[in-house]
Amino acid sequence: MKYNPNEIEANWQQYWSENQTFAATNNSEKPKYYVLDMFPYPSGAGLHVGHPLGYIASDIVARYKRHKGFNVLHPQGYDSFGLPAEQYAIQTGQHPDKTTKENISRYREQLDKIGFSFDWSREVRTSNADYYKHTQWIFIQLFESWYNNNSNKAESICTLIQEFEKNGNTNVNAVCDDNIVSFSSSDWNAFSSDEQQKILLHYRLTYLAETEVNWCPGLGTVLANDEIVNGVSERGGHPVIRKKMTQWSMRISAYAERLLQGLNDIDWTESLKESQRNWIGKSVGAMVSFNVKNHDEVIDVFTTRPDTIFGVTFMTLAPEHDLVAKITTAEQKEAIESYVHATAKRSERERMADVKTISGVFTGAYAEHPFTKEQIPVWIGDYVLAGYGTGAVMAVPCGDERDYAFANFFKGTNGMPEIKNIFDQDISEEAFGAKEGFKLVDSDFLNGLGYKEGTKKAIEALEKINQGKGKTNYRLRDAVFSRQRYWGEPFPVYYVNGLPQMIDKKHLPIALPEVEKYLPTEDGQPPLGNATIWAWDSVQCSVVSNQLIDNKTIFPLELNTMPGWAGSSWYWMRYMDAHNEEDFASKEALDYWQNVDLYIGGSEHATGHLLYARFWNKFLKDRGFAPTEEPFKKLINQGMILGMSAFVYRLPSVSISDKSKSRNVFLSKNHSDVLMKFKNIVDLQVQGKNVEVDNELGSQFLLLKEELTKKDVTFDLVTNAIHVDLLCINDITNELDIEKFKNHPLYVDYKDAEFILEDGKYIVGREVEKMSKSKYNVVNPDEICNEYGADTLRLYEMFLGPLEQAKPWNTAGITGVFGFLKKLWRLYFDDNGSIVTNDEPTAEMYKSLHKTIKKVTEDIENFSFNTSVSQFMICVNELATLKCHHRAILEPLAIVMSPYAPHIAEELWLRLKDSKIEGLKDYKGISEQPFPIFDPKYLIESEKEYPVSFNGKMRFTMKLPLDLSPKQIEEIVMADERTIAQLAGNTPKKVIIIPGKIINLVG
RNA sequence: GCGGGUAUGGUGAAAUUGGUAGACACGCCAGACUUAGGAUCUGGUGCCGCAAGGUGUGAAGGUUCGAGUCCUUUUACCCGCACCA
Repeated sequence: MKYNPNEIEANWQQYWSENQTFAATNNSEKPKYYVLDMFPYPSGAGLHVGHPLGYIASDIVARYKRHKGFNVLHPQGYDSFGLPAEQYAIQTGQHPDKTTKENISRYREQLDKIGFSFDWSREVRTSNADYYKHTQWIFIQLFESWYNNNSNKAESICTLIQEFEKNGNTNVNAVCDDNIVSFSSSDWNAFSSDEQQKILLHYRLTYLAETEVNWCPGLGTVLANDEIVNGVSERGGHPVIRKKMTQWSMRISAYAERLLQGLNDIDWTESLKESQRNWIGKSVGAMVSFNVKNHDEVIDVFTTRPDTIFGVTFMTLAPEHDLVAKITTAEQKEAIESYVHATAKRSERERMADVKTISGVFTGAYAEHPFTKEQIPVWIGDYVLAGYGTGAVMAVPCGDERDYAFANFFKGTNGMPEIKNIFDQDISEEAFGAKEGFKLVDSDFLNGLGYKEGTKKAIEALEKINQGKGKTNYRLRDAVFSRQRYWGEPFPVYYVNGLPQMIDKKHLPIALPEVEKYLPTEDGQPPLGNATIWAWDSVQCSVVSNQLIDNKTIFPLELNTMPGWAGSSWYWMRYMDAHNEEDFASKEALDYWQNVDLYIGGSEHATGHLLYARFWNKFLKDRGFAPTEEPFKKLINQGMILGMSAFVYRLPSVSISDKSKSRNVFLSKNHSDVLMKFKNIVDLQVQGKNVEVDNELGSQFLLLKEELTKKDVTFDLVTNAIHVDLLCINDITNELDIEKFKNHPLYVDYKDAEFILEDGKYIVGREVEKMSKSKYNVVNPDEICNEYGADTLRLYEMFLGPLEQAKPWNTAGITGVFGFLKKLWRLYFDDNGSIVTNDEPTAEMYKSLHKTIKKVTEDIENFSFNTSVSQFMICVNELATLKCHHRAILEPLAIVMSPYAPHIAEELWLRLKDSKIEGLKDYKGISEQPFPIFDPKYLIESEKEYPVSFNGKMRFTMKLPLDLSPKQIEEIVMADERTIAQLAGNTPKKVIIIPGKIINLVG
């Protein structure tokens, strides 16, 4: 009987699906275990072999935990709102919902082929109305909440209103907008309802405000900070500019400290935590106020070095700073305005690219030092960022590299004083930036102090004169939550007098309306501006035609949609109770499943999804809707699987004056000889020497020769490397199938190309690159499944290397794993059927099995999946050598293998039980079997093959009983003739004997 | 610039945590069988050397009887952040 993966895999996939083998229950005596994959965006390209890597790992853990007696939740779903479907809709008019559904069914087909133990009954799709109605509900909760710094958590907005009614806002300690005007309770009660609403927006956890946003004209939408990479949009690479717009924002900054501290309690990789710490960007320092001379204005600055306050030499404002226009003197006005104008014109990207150029202008104004009352010139410069701190700095050139450079650049110009040095250090060459190793001088009451003491004293003194206070600053900005897109969650919001109103929970979902066109409207409204039925009837409580808007009972609805991260910021909780219509999940389900025990996904979500998800989770926890402070206890980033791109090398075609076309010539990989020859000939020709050449370089050369005779031609000695579709090559020998290449639709231009071979073959070059359609290096898991089976794919992906590491895919290596499965199969069957016996296995067989149980158990607990596969191979090799066909070994072996290769394991299990798959009423699947327990008694050895070293170098080994004392061992070793030969008459100075480990003789 | 990570044969990688470096595979070499298949099986394979032997985990130093593993210095590459005050 032959191993036929296609047949058994299809059977078992069907059986598991029909029997709901992997459905989790929400009430169980068993302990729970929640294994989650980051759910995919269903793109049109389908899966390549890189996508399932993490899913396979999590599936192994899920199956293993089931064997170990856990009630395992292992769900899967789709992050199905997103840009590609929308862009496809813009181009084709195809509704994104249709595209998305088609993509999902293809994804599902591909996933099913790999045999995952997902509980598909809990599938979620973020673009389904029964899902996003809860996303809308969470949004409303955020709107109805504020962050109380006193209780250090989010509270209902009602508690804030009560406080306003009783005491006004003077005692409120909230995370809110800057520059809040204070009011008393009587003020509050006297405000109109609209005024009250406007004030509350400054406090709500999601709020509508005019803010500087990242506007991406290329995409026609705003973007969050994490959606911008190197100054351009992450998607499409379009430029991004700063623009003031009224947008929804999320007050994530309220959670900055908790998001930071929470990292200490979760088991994530250090690099991921560092990314988040970096992104949150906590810095501790002080706010200092500088009065502007002759103005009733104050410049507030944030500094991490209040101890250097006496070193302030000048001040710099960001060009966008509000005060710039107010304080600039008449003489400086023109220069300042032209500088501000020039800065505004530069894109974010230009400003970032150009960090070395120092530029700035003196405003003509002076600030006053809080202690010395000396006057300090105020400059503007684009090295100061409007978005960080207060957009202004106190420049201390002696202690800051940038201030130092700025001061020196403008040294001697009007408005730039001599650098003040307040360190007992030399700063003639460069600034002294360290926080230790100095004493402050020329610093009045701070003299003699270092950083720590100086900072403390400085803050105390500033507080005393009411010119500053200690302050912690975070880089983390509030997240813009509006997108000018169609394919996203609509806001459950309508507007009365321009003020946002929430739609009641019972009317959710507010479904995405149909539109004619998916582009923004002609007057620049978001795509939902195209919807004709998009108004809210506050009496009937339904969405009605826009024409009915009277702003009395029928009002316009919000035209923006939510960003991509909205739906993914809570989805792991939906899986706990995926069909609950009332709530996003029941309290019981949430209490049972708690949070995710193991989360596997890509590291690209470090500062996006993973930060927002933690934020929403903490918020929901505060409001009593989520059970734990952190959503993901342990997180592993699977490494990227890279593609092995193939290349052909085309000679640069020589442009021939229109009479005949140049032909394409391709050189094989090791073509340097040919190329040199070519080059030599060209050089000689150019020098005017007529060289007779043979024809081996092809017609390209003949054309070139012809051209050369006419005039001077300089010839660049490089070939163009062109990506070749992997279908055109032999993956093992790297030989190009020239016929396939010529007939491939992609390469019609090269139909008549010539190929210069080496050893009769055309060899393509190979290079490791990211797997991508455009590089033609994509390997499709379906094809691997069809050819070798899903078990082989699963084992091979794990065998490739450590899960977290990036590694290239090489299909050639897969035969090793396939051969291994065939070998495993042959332990159970020969050509005629089962060869399993009930004989008692030998000690060696038990040893091999139990070594494997031990190793695989440890490996799964440590997420070291590649070494398990090696161990399976070792075990099967050993058992084959031992001719082991013993049930007592082969039954447990099937279970140990089943997390990795579930189909073959289940098939072997079934056949060991001598059943047939049809009518398996009493069949108890392998997934219900307990995992074999490692018993150390089978591994006990009585002897050890000792390595015998001389001066640390291993010379020979020696088999000795393990119960010998070191002294006995020494006697035996010293008497051994090989020892005597090695020592050559010398007596060793020292003999080191570690029983069970090593023998080392030092001479 | 700051932070994190990686470095071992022709290739992917192991190494019980300080104890025989290169397990397990791919590839390659030799052989067996064969209905000549990209099947199956056996043996070999870090490098130099006919061999004895030497040498070897990015580089240099150190600790140790013993270092891929620990310490110091350093180089290259990858990832994240970056005029963050």
